[in-house]
Amino acid sequence: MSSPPTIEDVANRAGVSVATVSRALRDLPNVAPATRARVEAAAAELDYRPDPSASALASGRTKTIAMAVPMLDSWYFSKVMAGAETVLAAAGYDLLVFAVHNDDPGDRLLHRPVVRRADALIVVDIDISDEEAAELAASRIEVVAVGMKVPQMEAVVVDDHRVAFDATMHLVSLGHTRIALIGGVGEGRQQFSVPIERRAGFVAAMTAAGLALDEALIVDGGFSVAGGHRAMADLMDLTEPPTAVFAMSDEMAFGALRELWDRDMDAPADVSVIGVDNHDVADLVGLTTMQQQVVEHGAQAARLLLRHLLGEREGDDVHVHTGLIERSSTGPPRR
Amino acid sequence: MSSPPTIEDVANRAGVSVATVSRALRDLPNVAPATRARVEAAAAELDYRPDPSASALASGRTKTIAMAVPMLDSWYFSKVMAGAETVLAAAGYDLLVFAVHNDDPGDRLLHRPVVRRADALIVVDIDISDEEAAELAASRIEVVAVGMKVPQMEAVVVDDHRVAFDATMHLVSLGHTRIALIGGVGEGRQQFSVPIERRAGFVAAMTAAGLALDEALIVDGGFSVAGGHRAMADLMDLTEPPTAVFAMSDEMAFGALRELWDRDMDAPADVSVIGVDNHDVADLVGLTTMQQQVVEHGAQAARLLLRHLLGEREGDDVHVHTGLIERSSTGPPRR
DNA sequence: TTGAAAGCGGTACCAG
DNA sequence: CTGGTACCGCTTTCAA
Repeated sequence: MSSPPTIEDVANRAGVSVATVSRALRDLPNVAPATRARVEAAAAELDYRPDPSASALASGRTKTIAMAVPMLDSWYFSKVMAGAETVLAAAGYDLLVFAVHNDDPGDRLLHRPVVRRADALIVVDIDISDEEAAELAASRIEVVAVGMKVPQMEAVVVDDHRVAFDATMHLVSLGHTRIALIGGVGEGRQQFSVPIERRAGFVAAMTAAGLALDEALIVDGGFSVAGGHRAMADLMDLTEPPTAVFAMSDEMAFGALRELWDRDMDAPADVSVIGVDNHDVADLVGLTTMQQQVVEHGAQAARLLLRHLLGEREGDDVHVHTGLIERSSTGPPRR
Repeated sequence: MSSPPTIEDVANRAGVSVATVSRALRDLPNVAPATRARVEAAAAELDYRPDPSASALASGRTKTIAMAVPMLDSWYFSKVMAGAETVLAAAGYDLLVFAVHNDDPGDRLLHRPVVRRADALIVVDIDISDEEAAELAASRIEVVAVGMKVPQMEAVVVDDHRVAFDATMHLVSLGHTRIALIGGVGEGRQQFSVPIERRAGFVAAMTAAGLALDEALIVDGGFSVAGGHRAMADLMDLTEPPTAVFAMSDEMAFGALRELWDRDMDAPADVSVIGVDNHDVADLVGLTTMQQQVVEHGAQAARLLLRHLLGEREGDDVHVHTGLIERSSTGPPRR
């Protein structure tokens, strides 16, 4: 139960100074091969590992990345986290995660101790004001965004407009003309650009197809299964229900399917349903969807960040791709 | 772009020593109310926040908790993480998450820098050898386990034997006699106690019901949707397929349901299916399941840990409960 | 109640 | 190529 060995213990054992140990163990140049070997041997014998706090204090770098998400227990965010963690761990960085719930204007990210513990920050679908963006840009913290564009901040971006356009066009190409949109608005500090862009893409597709836009067919599903369920119920209660539905997320699409089943209806026989994400369960329920390589979102963000940390600021966003996966929930309208 | 204010800046501004600032800001006793107010004002004006690395180095406490899971992007683990994060954040602790993949025997948790950054560790379904458990117990790191029992380590435990017993008994009570088990073994360093206990519970229930145990009806589903799918296919290919299936997880149950649908069969008309977890999608597909309050698993672990960190070592495991949620995937056997 | 000062365990600059 | 040493910013005795 003796306290862990310090750099000084290693220095004594190897018969060199702490400065040399520090250099040798970090693979810095200007260390004689023989010396390096001796130091490494001593460190190994003592089972020495540097204290991260001491090293952080002295160097100003923590080798830690913080990640802010609206919530930890959602399919999308856990995938993004996993993607980032894999890349970061390989590079020797640890991942600190935290949820940003409210939109208390006094709650700046930079004020959180957790951010101070990190060299960089990945923000995922968090609403960031222009002032806060400027604050972050001026800080020592590197920041990368996932899923939204923030001024002066590099990002892993999805072309949400196009995703929605393509999804809607898929329904159009099957012959649908009465197409509904189940969308949503983010909650709390969640970012609004995703629903806004997707709605715009939907509208653009309808317009391009020369179809009428019926506001009654645009409903809110809150980006949850339950919300999609309710939204679909409202749609089916209309005098003239839609023959196809584009849900902005697979979760909402699941809810929509559920409502159909509750009514002893089926997709695509009664209504076609398409979602976005390619959620793990989409395959199970046969949901047609716009696939997103969600794990890659996180991995790319991490790579971008590591590049920044190495001083390579190229200022290029990473664009991730999507594609249609046709399953059994979409088909031509009846008759 | 000036560097952030230090404790000394605050001390100067308040006209006191850094020692006093340190005490005042941490609400330690022996600080005159007037002094404390002055210090707080100065700190607020300067927008001062202590450097976590410095404070960690000086105090030996990091106010950070590490959490080890087999993987980050799985439904169960993200729920546990979320539960823990909520509790920890409220207590001023940050959460470091990392995935433990392989079972390289040289890969001790204690050797990871990430663990050194933390005051405590939550391990979830990780296989820990007795030696490693002893190492951890002797270290300065507090450890709490979730989902498995490790010698000398407090834990949030599920009575897996009983979960399986109850699930199986549900099928028995519906009149089934030919009941299959879709189980699995953990991968890599994942812990084996869950499948072992659940299998034992299944066997106990079958025995208690006076039913024959057919080894051909015990198959591996690898705790994944795909594995459950395959496992169910094997079962249905038997000369005498089961009339009911207990899957050790909802994911595997989803796969089983999928296989039934692929064969144009249905639950419970052709085969009853019950799972474990109450996965978010279980409701959607009407899966009967043994509910687990997964978020609570994480929250309880965090509370246990916080109690330890406050020096209250009571040595009592937390037992979390489960319960049957009957949906439409189980029913009496046909005829 | 307050202050002075000795660390905590590294890093990095400057000499040699 | 190596060593000495001044910090990094905060905590924590010990005295006053």
